[in-house]
Amino acid sequence: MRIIVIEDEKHLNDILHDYLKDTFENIVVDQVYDGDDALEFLQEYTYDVILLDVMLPHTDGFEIAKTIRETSKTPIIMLSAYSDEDNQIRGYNLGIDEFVKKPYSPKLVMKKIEAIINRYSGNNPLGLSSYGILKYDLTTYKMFVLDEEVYLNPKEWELFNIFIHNIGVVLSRDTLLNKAWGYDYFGDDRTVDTHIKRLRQKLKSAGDYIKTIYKVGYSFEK
Amino acid sequence: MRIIVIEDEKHLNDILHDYLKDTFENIVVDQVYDGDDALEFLQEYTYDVILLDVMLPHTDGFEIAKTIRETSKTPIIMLSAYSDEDNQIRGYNLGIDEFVKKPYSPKLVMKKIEAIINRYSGNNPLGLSSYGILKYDLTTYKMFVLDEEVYLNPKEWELFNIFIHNIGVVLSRDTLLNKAWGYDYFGDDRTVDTHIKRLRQKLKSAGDYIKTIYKVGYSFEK
DNA sequence: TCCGATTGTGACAAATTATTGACAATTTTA
DNA sequence: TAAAATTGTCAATAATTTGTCACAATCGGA
Repeated sequence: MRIIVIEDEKHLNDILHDYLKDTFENIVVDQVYDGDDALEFLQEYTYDVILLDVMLPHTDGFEIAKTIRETSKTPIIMLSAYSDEDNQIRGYNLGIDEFVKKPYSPKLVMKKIEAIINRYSGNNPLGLSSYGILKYDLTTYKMFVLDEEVYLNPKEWELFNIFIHNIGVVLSRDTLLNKAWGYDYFGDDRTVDTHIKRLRQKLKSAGDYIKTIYKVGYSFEK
Repeated sequence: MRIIVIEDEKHLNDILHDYLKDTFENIVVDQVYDGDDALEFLQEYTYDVILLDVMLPHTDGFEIAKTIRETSKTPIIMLSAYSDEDNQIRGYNLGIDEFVKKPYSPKLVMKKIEAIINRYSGNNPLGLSSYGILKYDLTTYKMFVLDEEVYLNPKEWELFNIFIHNIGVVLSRDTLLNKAWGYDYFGDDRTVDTHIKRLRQKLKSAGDYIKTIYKVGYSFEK
């Protein structure tokens, strides 16, 4: 197993390094202290997990996450002193896997790493998929927004299911009626709007993943 | 895979060469240092990607890009010290695919190459078309000007749709009214002008792709 | 170069479309 | 079967888009 710690505060970087060495057998830990070095290491090696601080000299964490995600799905755990929701959302929208607020307990970070490794290695108790700030399981009907569970009604699941399988596609109200209510259903266009409203509310900050395409319909995208 | 690096600074050329060799398996990298040689190589071989510096002896990068685009659609990544928008616009108008400002990190260039290769090899999530500095998708109603997303209203999409399918054709206000508003529409000629104004504003620097043909109408061309 | 015709533009009003809340109907649950 | 939860309808309200106009800027021929 190989993990890279991208964190400019040498002290924190060392703490993480030590915990990693203690917690996992056969682990290689690379320590880098600025964004540019990070990119070079990422170029060179393949990692199982990336620990990434947001505040970095030269290239910041968001930039790095973006660059990584252009070509790879390596799990990223983002570490940030800015614990505000906007930063979290921004991170998740770039495709990171976990967000840990500073000051964090190194033990918590180790737990998250274990969870991620389990998840990726297949023995995943909750088979959670994720999209932006959402984590969900279409088989067990579980939905989390920023790790907080929310409960969707059947019709809301149906809509979400359609959307998540048609990311970026513009779906007219008619299409949605057909797909979610069936072709024989005879009902009001506006009913779709009402359910969209309810789904948006339940998805909270992710509510605006559902875009309104004026005069056309709706489309789902982070 | 075969890539050509057209860059007169030997040092930079070598760096790119080395990174390419390290990053990609089974790659052939041709290095040339001036415009005329470049044209000869381009004549001789077929490339997967072309890395092209703007400042070159003899024939400059823009000239070369133009020549290439007369006969081929091989992806071109342009490298330029002149990071100003005008050069970018000029490059995109010649039909290049990506523009990277100097000083660039070679990692970033590699990432762009990977992204381009993915895009061309079919697994392209957004089916974006492009025209000059515009990238757009008529089915998902997405429009990007110099990679920045802008939002068009329905009537603006309709106009754009007409224009993009009639490049270089002069369309009278009447024709536009008929095509975008329908033959039964009874309204003012000048309404077209207003919508043209709005479309131009939204397309920003690409606004002047819409030419006014005095006393006749409008035509769309970069 | 000047002048009338043509086009560009900002402001506003009208029209269209979307969002929302309230409530009734329906379905599910206990 | 009653209570609770979900779903569908609808109309009021909000938001956005569209059309018109008046005036400014520009064009091209005399």
